[in-house]
Amino acid sequence: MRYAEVAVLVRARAVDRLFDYLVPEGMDISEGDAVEVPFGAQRVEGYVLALKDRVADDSVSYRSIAKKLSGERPPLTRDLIGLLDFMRKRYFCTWAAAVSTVLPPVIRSPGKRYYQLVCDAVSVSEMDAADALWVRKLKDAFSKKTRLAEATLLEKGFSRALLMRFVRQGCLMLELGGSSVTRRTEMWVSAVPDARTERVRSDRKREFLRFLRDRRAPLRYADLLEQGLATAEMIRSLKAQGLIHVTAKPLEESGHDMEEPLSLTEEQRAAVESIVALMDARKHETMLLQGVTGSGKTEVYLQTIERALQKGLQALVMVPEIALTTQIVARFRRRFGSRVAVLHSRMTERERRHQFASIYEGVADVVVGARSAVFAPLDRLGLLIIDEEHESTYKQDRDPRYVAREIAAWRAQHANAPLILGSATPSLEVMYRVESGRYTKQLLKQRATGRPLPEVHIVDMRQEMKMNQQGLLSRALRDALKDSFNHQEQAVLLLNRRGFSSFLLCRECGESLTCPHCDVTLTVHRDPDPALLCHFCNYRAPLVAVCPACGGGRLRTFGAGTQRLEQEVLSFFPNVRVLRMDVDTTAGVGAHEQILSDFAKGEADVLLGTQMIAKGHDFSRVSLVGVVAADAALHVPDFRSAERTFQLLVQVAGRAGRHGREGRVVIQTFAPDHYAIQAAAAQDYEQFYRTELPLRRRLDYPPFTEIAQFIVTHEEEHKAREGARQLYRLLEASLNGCERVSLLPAVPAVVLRIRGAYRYQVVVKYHSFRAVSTKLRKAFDQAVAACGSDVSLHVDINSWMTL
DNA sequence: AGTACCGCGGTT
DNA sequence: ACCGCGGTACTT
Repeated sequence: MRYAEVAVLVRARAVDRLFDYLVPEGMDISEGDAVEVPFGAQRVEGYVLALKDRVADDSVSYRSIAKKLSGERPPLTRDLIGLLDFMRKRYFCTWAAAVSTVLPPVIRSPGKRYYQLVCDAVSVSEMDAADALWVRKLKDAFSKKTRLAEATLLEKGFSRALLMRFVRQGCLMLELGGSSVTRRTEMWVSAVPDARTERVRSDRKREFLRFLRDRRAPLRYADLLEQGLATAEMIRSLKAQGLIHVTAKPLEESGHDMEEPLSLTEEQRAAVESIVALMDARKHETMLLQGVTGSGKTEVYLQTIERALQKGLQALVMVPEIALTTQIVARFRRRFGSRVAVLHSRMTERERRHQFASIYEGVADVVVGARSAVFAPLDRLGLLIIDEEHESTYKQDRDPRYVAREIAAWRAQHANAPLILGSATPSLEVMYRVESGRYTKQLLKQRATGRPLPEVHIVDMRQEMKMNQQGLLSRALRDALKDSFNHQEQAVLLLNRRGFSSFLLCRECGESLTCPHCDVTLTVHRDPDPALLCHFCNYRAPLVAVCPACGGGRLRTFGAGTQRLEQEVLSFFPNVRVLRMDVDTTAGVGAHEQILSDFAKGEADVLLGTQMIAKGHDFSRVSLVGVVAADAALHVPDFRSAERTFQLLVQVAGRAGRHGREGRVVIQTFAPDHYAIQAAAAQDYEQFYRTELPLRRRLDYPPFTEIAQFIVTHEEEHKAREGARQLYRLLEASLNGCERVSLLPAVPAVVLRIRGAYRYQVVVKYHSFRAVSTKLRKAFDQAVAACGSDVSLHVDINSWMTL
């Protein structure tokens, strides 16, 4: 008798354990397979995590697996099964949550059903008049297409039962979620030799034919359009007339448009070699690749990946944003052709299915993607890369709230592969690990382009205010804009508002009001009563009108929108073309990319928007970057606000003057002396790190501790509050006697109410997860049991506290 | 989570 | 005897 240990996809903590099932005689089940199992009165989807010949308790009567859902290959590879266990222990999630995070729903569900007509002779004995009619209808339906979706056939009056009968009779073939793996192709155009061209009337077409014929060899369709030699319509009609051939060729076969490796600087070569040495030794190591913007980190990735592929190993590359993937993916495709699979959350189902299929089938051995790509089913991993390691997008914002770097590190360790973390401005956690010897580091100090870093100018907004300058744009920034427009160059204006909440800022001295206990900006609340609140410790202060630091009376809430900025730009420069990029203008699918590409094409003079404009895109005609309100980032109620500000400013500065004329950066701030702003202006990571680290140490914040945040949610506020207090007491009891652990009291979460439910939080800071994990888990489980089933509890281990 | 079962009070 | 509920116990 064979038994299978099955993780059942039921997301309830009450059934969060593995269940043993009998494997029926003759059913071909492997570890990692998807199965359907009887579960109580229902049938549910489950995953086989292990197979065994005996069970511990034979007093139970075991039930059998109902059927196997997966195809030839188990969807969960061996390494991913191990990862599920890690995720449960690290993030306190259920088996079901772990499985559904690792395998996205489209991969689990059978997907669209397609039919193909195999044979129209239904056995005579079973065919009656009605059947004969349906068979005729069926032939009719398949007259134009060989493959039809089930929905199409249902529309034509076929029932599912009838279709399935035809399938059983061997008349139809059912195709389940079977996206066939195809190689990426591109179109090539060539002249048909000796074709008669006298009937071609248009001069342009005749000229094009002559051109094609002179070339003899086929030409790329995309090039012809791009160079304006032909239009899509011309090619279509010439093809219809039989005068030209249009053929599809696999991308990498042509060699055309493929990019050769670039020559490396000394530093790049050293980095590549040290990574290759690790791969040769099959040794796991986490390495920080710290390089200024433009230092050519991507080339280092590409060349090390090439070496991994030569060794028959696979590579995984993570990039922070979807907006960034298009550019990076294009570059990877130019090197590795259809060996590249792309994974991110904004793909269509069909695309995603296709990408997964190409990974499972071994067609793709390089995976490029966003956070969720860290679960790519690669079983011969030789290299893992996280680009822009410090980005907050690597933190999952739903349960389980994993950190992609931790998952990647686990996979790298188990695959004996190096993990490369790339950044110009590494997170403090990573740099601290470098310093304590747990990670290694390679530096890229020179820009591969040889261009100087842009000149950064800080504008003191307090002075502007004194001179009675109202509005968002300082004189310095206006002058710089004017200069840029006069030179026919583009400008980018950043109005950072992410994680924004209202706070008080003194327009005279530039101080903002902070919590005396937490070093975090106090947030303005209007209801129930006006007050200043600390979201860390619940400290409460009255909403004051006079600045406690300088006694000035111009204490105002801080914050303005992109619309107002747009109006102001237009009032100073009425003839300038402005593109605005924010949540309002990027609502539609592809709107994001559209705005960026319009701007890149030079269809506007100014691009203004929030954070999203700071990333990635390389605008060659931008010579000026203006940061309108650097303080907005500085005063987010979060101990990482200085770090985020520094990273953001260095990043935007990198956007200016990548080509052409030397770039200029203007940063407007009420805190010109703040170390984050000073260090960013000097593009000096070391200076920032040396100032920030002692501050973190003093307040026992990461990287010296790790933060676990528990959130208790209920529609009634008192129940959420009571639940959080209960959890606090349980944690207090469980952690009793632990050293170097601090438990913060139950307080309202930063966003108190989400979708009608109140949220209260309890935060624990500790030095060693290993030392407290079982104690945290115990209290959490007790709290889950103690609270009613209508109260929900969530935990965020290694919280980044972005909310 | 989702289901079945139990025990209740109500009806025909 | 037969329903319609809410509470509860269980799932291999």
